[in-house]
Amino acid sequence: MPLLLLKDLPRYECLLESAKEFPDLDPSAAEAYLHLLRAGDDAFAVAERNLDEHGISQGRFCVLMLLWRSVQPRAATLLGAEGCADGPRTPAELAEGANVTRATMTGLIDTLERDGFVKREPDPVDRRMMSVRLTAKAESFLRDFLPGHFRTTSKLMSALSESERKTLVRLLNKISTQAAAMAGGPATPPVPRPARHT
Amino acid sequence: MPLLLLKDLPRYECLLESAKEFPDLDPSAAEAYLHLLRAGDDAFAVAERNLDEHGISQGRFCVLMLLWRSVQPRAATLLGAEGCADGPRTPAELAEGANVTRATMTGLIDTLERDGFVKREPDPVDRRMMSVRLTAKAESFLRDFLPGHFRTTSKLMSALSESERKTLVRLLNKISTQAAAMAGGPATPPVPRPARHT
DNA sequence: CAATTATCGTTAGTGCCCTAACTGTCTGCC
DNA sequence: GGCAGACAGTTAGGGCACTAACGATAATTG
Repeated sequence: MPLLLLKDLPRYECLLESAKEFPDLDPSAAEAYLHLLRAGDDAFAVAERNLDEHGISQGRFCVLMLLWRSVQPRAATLLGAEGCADGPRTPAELAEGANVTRATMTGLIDTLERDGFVKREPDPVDRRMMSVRLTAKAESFLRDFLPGHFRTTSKLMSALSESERKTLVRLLNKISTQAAAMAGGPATPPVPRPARHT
Repeated sequence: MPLLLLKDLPRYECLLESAKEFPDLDPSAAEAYLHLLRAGDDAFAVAERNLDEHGISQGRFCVLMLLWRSVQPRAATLLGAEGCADGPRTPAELAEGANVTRATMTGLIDTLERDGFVKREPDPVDRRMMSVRLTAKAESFLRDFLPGHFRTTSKLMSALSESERKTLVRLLNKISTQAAAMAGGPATPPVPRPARHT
């Protein structure tokens, strides 16, 4: 359960009523927003149960998948890395790819190394850097774990037809695009922080 | 940022290729799953920035909204509580409504009380229980904060038309239903009433 | 009534995420 | 060469989520 959320979402009629009190409340927008978070949470919780049973968290799984791209030269491009430099990767690169801070990545690598999934090695050229590599244990773990993980996501999405999946992805992409526009401000001037109202 | 996720999702063609190596991988299912988590995360991040700027987290906001149902007798049913007993609420009820453990709720109430948003009072009847009430500070905070929050979600969903929103909610509900079926055990939920779940 | 059982809230310990600040190393510019 | 700035990784401290266990209280039951 990644994010704390109301157990029972308000019904649509309730949103309509609340909109009388709050003119800024757009009932259908709020409904879509709440259901998006709810469905994402539900889907994630199902997948997370798989992970938990194998003693691995979403964050750790993400790191393993990123490192796996390096191990699998022919799968590297297949899994989506385009500027894929194979070979070991640094904590900073991993943090970038996993969308967390370097400090967080340090903690993740700490526990992964403690549990024998990865290995730190100093970079011989640049002594500031470390190289992180998967161990054989991690590779065999992934080969055992991934099929079940894929079956879980397949079953989860079995409720949707092929065309429904396409529609869903298209709508979700619209939301992500809008979120990116609201978050970073693609046309933000060199000012580091956006000084304008949202 | 609630959950750690790959920054760049694999492209669909990459999933198709990976499916050759992993027969269990259903490309369109994996694509839908990843985009769902991504969009949910993006949408949540936008809303969370609003919250952060007001020094409040999603969890704390959730608690305040639950308590607010009690404060607003006419809004109580409107916001979706059906068996809504008005008046103060106990940590156990709040934990149930927010979908967290009682221990987590203790921590949330701790910080909310420290910051002056809620107040604990011992229940005069049952000395095991506590009553949690919103302070005036919290009520005025919500009245200031909610309009902006609603505008944010409206803007986020402005990328979708009314009919697209309906479609999205319908598809998301299918996923949530399927997730519930997968989470609650393969066979049956043996509890018609939420009495004893252990 | 006394003993068992259940419930409530809390505490202790762990994990993962963040920000801020620090150490060590490399780079660029004089 | 030497030094300011940039960069990599870590550490320290806080917040929020979990589980497991505890003391206090209430409810149930023999």
